[in-house]
Amino acid sequence: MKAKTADDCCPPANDEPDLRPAEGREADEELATLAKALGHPARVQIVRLLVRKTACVCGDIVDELPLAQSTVSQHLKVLKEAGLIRGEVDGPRVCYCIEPRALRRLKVLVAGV
Amino acid sequence: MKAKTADDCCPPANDEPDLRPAEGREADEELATLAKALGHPARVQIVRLLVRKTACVCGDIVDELPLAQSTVSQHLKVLKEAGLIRGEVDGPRVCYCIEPRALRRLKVLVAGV
DNA sequence: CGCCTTCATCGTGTTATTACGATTAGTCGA
DNA sequence: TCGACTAATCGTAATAACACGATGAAGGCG
Repeated sequence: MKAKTADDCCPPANDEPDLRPAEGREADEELATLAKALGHPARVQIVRLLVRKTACVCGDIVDELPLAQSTVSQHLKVLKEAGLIRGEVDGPRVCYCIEPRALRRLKVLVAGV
Repeated sequence: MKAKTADDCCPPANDEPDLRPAEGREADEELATLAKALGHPARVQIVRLLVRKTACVCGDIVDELPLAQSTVSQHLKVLKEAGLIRGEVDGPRVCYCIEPRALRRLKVLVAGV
């Protein structure tokens, strides 16, 4: 069995520029989706946590938040569905990390408002 | 009676730097609040509209959106409560414009994630 | 094999969001 | 003063968000 490392789940900093437009109806919906995902303090905290640790943290995210495990799991799901984070199964635990592309996209969209 | 102009309601581009911290629990909540306000396509559209028109647009925002007047009014309220826009009564109509300070704050917070 | 750990999912209750039409409260012009 | 116009608010309904405990699935260890 191969040992899993951060590289197994954290994308290696894709530097390709994003060609999608920064405005228009589609950009509006994209921005709304991403902003909505960030629209809760717990999720902001989670994203920050995952950004800080350049390697990906696992479910000890739960220990960092004053919320029940199931609630944290739900927030992680919201972030994942918005494309902001990714979760990779690693044995009995799950390794989460940010999706740098999506975060960058969010920054571009917000900056472009 | 003095004639109202854009300057009556649109703040004149306050350039003072924002001294509040860009992270921490308070920043998280602030970011969450602002992001949540932007977390709907209609509100993204409204904000963009108000940014485009450097002068402030009035309730013809309603004409730009495929929504009922009452619904738009509600979205405006959400944005106002988040501090992102301001509304000044000008005769029988209301003049809305962005709060540049808040928008700048949002950009700083997002960029700082 | 059983057991423990880790995490997702389910079920539930509460509250918030979204949308609409109808109503109300101003302001202006005739 | 009387309408016309603008925009907020109310009432209502449907859906979504949030949080929790309980349950379930999947992997590793003794």
